[in-house]
Amino acid sequence: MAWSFNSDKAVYLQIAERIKRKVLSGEYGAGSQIPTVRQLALEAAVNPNTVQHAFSELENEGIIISKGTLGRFVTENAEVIEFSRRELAKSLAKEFLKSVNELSFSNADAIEILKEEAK
Amino acid sequence: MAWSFNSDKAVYLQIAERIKRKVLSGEYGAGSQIPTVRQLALEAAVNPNTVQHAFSELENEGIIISKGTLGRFVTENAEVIEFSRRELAKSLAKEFLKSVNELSFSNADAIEILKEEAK
Amino acid sequence: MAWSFNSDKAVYLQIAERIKRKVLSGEYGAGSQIPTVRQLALEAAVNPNTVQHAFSELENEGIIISKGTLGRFVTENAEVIEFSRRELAKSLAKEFLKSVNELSFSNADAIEILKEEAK
Amino acid sequence: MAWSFNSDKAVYLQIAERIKRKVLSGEYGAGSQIPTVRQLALEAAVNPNTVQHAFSELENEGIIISKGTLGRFVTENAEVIEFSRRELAKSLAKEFLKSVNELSFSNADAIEILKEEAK
DNA sequence: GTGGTCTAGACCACT
DNA sequence: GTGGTCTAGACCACG
Repeated sequence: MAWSFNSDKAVYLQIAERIKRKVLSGEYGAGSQIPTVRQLALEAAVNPNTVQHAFSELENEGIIISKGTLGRFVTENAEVIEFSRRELAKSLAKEFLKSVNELSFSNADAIEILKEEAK
Repeated sequence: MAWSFNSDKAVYLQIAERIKRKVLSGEYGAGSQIPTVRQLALEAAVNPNTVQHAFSELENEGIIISKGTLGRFVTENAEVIEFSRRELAKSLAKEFLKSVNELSFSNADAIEILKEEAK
Repeated sequence: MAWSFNSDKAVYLQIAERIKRKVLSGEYGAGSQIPTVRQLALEAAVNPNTVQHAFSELENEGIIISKGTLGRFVTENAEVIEFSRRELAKSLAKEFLKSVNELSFSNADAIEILKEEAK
Repeated sequence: MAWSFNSDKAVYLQIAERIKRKVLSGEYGAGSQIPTVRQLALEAAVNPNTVQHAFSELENEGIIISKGTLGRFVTENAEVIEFSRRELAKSLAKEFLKSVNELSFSNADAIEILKEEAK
C-alpha cells in the first residue's frame, strides 16, 4: 500500500506520476490492465474523482487508454511509451542539474560527479 | 513561507536538509549566524524540540557550531563545507541514477542524457 | 444567453466547443481574456466544475492559457490557433462528407454540390 | 433506441428529419411501410400527436403517403425522393459553408479543404 | 461492476 | 475575487 502524499503537489498529479512510473518502468506492461478507479481510490484513500482526474492526465499523454466498461489499459503503442520514458528521464536530469547548480557546481562538475557515481 | 513536509521522511531530517542546503548553497555564508530555534519553529509551525533535533544533526556533521548564548553559526571551516557540498551532490547523483535505472536506462544512458540536458 | 445543450454529448464538451469556436472565429482575439469560470457557469446554468472541465480540454489543446488569479486568456501563439482552425474545418468537412455519403452521394457528388452552393 | 433531442429545434421536426433521412438513405425503401405512429411514439418517448405532426410534414413534401387503415408508406415516386435527397444535400452543403465561413475561411478554402478530405 | 459525467459545496493561495 | 483542487454522492450506459 504505502500511499503517502507530498503536500506541495496536487494529489491527482502525484497519483498520475506513480502510475506513469509503473508503466514506464515496465511494471505495468504494454496492453496490460490498470487497477480500476475505485480500487486506486480505496488504496490511496482519496475520492474516486481524484483518481479519475489523474487518469485523464495520462490519457491525454496517450500512456493509458480507456476501453469503457472493460477498464483502462496501458497503451500498446511502444513509441508513446518510449517517448514518455525519455521525457521523464530528461526532466529528472534537469532536476538533478538544477539541484547541483544550487550547490554552486557547474554542469561540467555535475557530469564528472555522475560519472564517478556511475562506476 | 511555504514550509511543506513530505510525509515519508522524519520532519526533523527535512528541516535539517533545508538548512544544510542553505548553508551549502552559500545563502548562509561561512561564519554567519543562523536563525534561532524559536524563529524556525514558528516558520515551520513545528515544535521547537523538532528544530533542536535538526540542529543536532548539523552539529554532528560539523556544519554549524553552537556558541552557547550567542546563538548558532555556520562553521568557518571551508573544508567541512566543501566536503558536505560534495557529499550532497554525490547523493543527488545516486538518486538520479537510481531513478533512471528504474526506467530501464543504463548508467551510460544516464550520462548521455545528462550531457544532452547540460547544453 | 441562449445556452442550450444537446443531450447526446457531454455538457463540458459542448461548452468547450463553443468557447473554441469563439476563439477560432476571432470573436475572442489572441491574448484577450475569457469570461471567468463562475460567469460561464452562471450563464450556462451548470456547476463551475463543469466549466472548469471544459477549460481543461482547451488548455490541453493549447488554445487558452491560465494565468492563475489573473484569469484565463486566449493563447497568443498564432500557430496553435491556425492549426486548430484548420483541424476544426477538416472535421466539419468529414462530417459533411459522412452525411452526404449516407444519402448515397459519392465524394465527387459532394464536391459538385458544394461548388454549386458556393456560388 | 437512443432517441435524443436537441433542445433548439421543435421535437416534431427532429423526428421528421430522422425519418426523412432513413427514407432518403434507402433504409426505408420506396413503397415500403413505415412504423406506426404508436411504435415511433413509444420509441421516442413522446406523445403520439408529436409523431403525427412529424408525419404531416413528410406527407406535405410528398415523401410518405398515407393509405388510411393500411398504414403509411414511402412514396414510389422516384423523382420526389431524388429531389428531396438533393435538397437535403444542398442544405447540408450550406450548413458546412456557413460553419467554415464563421472560421474565416472563404468558399474557395472550403472547397479545397473538402477535396483534401475526400481523398 | 466499470468508466464517465455532473452537482453542491468546501478550502486554498495569490502565476 | 480568481483559478485550482478535493470530497461526497448521484446518475447513466454498457465501447
